[in-house]
Order: sequence, then C-alpha cells, then structure tokens
Amino acid sequence: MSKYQTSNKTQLALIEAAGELAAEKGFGTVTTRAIADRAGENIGSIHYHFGGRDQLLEAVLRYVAQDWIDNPLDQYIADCDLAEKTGQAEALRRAVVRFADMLFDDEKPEWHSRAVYQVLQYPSPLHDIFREIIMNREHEQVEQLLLKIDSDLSKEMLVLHFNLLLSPLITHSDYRGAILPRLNQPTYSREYLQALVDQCVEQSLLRYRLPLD
Amino acid sequence: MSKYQTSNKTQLALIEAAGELAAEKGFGTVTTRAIADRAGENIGSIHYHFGGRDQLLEAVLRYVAQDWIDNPLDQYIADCDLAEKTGQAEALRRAVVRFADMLFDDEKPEWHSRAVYQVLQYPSPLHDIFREIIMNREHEQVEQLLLKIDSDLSKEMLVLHFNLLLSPLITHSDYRGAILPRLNQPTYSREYLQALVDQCVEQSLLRYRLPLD
DNA sequence: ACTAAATTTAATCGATCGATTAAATTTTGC
DNA sequence: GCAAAATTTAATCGATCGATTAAATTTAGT
Repeated sequence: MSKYQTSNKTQLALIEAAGELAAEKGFGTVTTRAIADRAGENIGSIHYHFGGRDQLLEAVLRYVAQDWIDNPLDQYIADCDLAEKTGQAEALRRAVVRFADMLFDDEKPEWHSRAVYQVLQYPSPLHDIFREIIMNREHEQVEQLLLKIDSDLSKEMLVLHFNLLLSPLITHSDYRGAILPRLNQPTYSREYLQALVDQCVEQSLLRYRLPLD
Repeated sequence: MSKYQTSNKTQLALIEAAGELAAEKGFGTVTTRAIADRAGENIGSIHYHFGGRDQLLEAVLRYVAQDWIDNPLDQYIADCDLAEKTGQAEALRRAVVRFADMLFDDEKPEWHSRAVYQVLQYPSPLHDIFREIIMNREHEQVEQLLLKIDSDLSKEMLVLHFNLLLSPLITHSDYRGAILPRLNQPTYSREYLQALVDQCVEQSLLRYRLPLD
C-alpha cells in the first residue's frame, strides 16, 4: 500500500475536495460521491486509500491540524521577555496575530479555517479527535502565556480568559457568511482585519493593565 | 386544516423534537424518522402539518425566533438614561445580561440556543430566514445603543463592536461541548456565567471609557 | 350518538447514501 | 518492455432518506 507516486496525488485531491465541501456544507452532510466528483476521482478510491468516508474526514482534520502544529505559539513569542510588562503585552499581541493568521490568511485555502472549528459543535468522533490534536494544545499554549501575565488565574478562569482573548476571531471565522453581508464585502478587508486584531489586543491589554504601547 | 385541538399539540411535539435533534446533530443531518420517533408521532404528520422536512425545520427556527422577538433589548434598557455615561454603562450591562439570558437561561430548553446560531454557518434557506427574522433585529438594537455611546462609529465598526461585545457569549454557547469538558462541569455554573458576563461588560466599559460602577 | 371533516397511521415509492466487488488500467522494479 | 504489484474504474449491493398514498382513526358540531 502507498507504493506508487500517483497514490499521494489522489489522496491529496480527495482530502482537499472533502475539506472544501465540509467547509461549504458541514462535515455531516458531505457525501462520498460529491467528494469524488469534485476531486475528479472515483468513489472506490476513497475506500481504497482511507478505508471509508469517516476516515477520509478524519484525514481532512489531521491535514488541517498539521498547519496549527507547524506554527506553535511558542515560536511566535520566543523573543518576548515575559518577565517584563512590555514583553507580555507584545506576546499577547502576537498570540492574537497568530490566531488571526491561522483563520484569515488568504494564502491558506478558506476551507482550512472554515472546516476546523465546526466539528466542535456536535458530539462526534471527529470532535474528540480535534480536541485531542488541536484544541488542547492551543489552550495550553495560550493559558501558559496568560499565567505569566496573571499568576492568580484559576484553571476555570484560564478557560474563560482564553475565550475573552480570541472569541471575536472565532465568531468572525464561523459566521463570516452572516457578517460579510452586513459589511457589504465579499471578504474581510485588510483594514477590517487589522481593526479586529487591534481591538482584540487592546481590550486584553486593558483587562490585564498592560502598557498599550 | 388546523381545526382540531390535537393538531396544535402534534405540531408542537414535532417542533420540539426537531429542535432537540437539530441542536444535537445539526439541522442538515436531522431525519424525518428520527423526529417522528422522538416526538412519538408519525412521519406522515410532518408532511401533513408542515409540508415536509425543510418546512418543519423552518418552523423550528421561527419558533425560537419568537422568544427573541418577545424580549427586545429596548424593553431591557427602557429606564436607562442614555444621555448619561452611567446610564450608557448600565444599558451595556443589560444588553450583555439579556443576551446571556437568551443563550444560557436554564428555564429555556437547551436546544433553543444550540439550534439557533448554527444555521448561520452554512449557506441555506434557513440561513437567510434567520438573518431576516432574528439577526438583523439584534444587530440593529445593539448598534443603536453603541451609537449612543460613541456616535463616531462607522457602519463597519458597528459590526465589529457588536462582535467585540457579545462574541464570548456566542462561543460559549456554540462550543459548550468543547468548553465544558475543559471546565470539568456538566453545565456552566452560575458563578462561571456571572464571571463571563462581568468580563464581557467590563472589557466593553473599558473600551468606551465608561464608568465601571 | 351520528356524521362529516380532520388527523393519524402503516405501507410503499423512487432516489441516494456508504460500501463492496471484480475487472481494467497504470505504475514501478527489473 | 515485461511482469508483478498497486491503483483506478464501473457496476452493484443493502440500507435509509424524504415523500406519498389510501385506509383507519379521532375529533367536534349537531
């Protein structure tokens, strides 16, 4: 298995087609036929390469997860002096910028961010896999930073503050289909995203009484 | 049509069953058989009373929407003097409290809030209906308040600030299946929700330089 | 209680789902 | 370029989907 060159190309085409469709219609409603059609491949190849529909969707999740794993927060804030208030403020900003990059960077296919978070909405095997391979790591990275800023935060409050910091980004990703029409824009403009990031950063800097600049 | 007493009871049972299932698995994956089974009714009744699966799901949406329509923001902040900073601050708090009540009040069935926002995630007829009957009204109410607080806000920035104000509540509703396990709690505790609301209010009071108390 | 209308029920329709199979084709090492 | 392995393909499987139908039952006015 997986000996010939064409195998990889087929698998990638199926993953990308499945990811696109999942982003458009949701993981639960994507059919093997629609995937095969968009990928220009055969239904049988889904089962040959992945074992079935569910395993292909899991592969989609792991494919996107790799992008998050390859860009850990640690490497974004490696040169920040977390002992200093100004270093903490800069690290907080970079945490927001990184998260926004992961969700809105237009060099990434849109389905990367669209496909990811939705699996958290309902109980499913994919839900558990996502929590294990992405969400836990993301929370731990951010919570580690928040603890440097305020060591009094309990485990409960760390969960809350994770959401206070990043939920505007998450809602802008999840509900872009509802928000963009209100903005009369086809995609978020660079200026709008900049304002979004700035406001996320500012309100957290205010919350932790860190220097605004 | 709709002449006998039993008709209303059957329709309500079907709406509630469909709402529960939609909240659990998503609108797209709910089947007529599952709805009929949970409601203790017959599949044929779905088509008899509503015309089909899609129309029943639309009825579910309108049923929940009525709860939002019956509790407009205006009546929550009617006695706030929006000309005064303290009145603006109090109105902002009540806007957050109201939204949290709509999403987390445990006197409402959980599926009310779980079912609502998910339809905004993908293009669909339900998506458009929801935007028309709920989302536009909610945005207008909050944006009207925000304009009283800061009349310089552009239409674009009003959209952004709506999300800055309320997105922590939205993510806590949408992702409760992912957040609650991190809190090791079956449901959000009263204390946690209080902290969530307080933080939402505080960060917006700080943003608009309104008095904290 | 009778009757006509409204509602509920069980059975069945064609379409489409994920999955499987065996044959056809392509790829790679030699 | 040959042979063996890997991959792709088309056809088909049973299960389940939303929808429909006609018969059975229930309801409400008289």
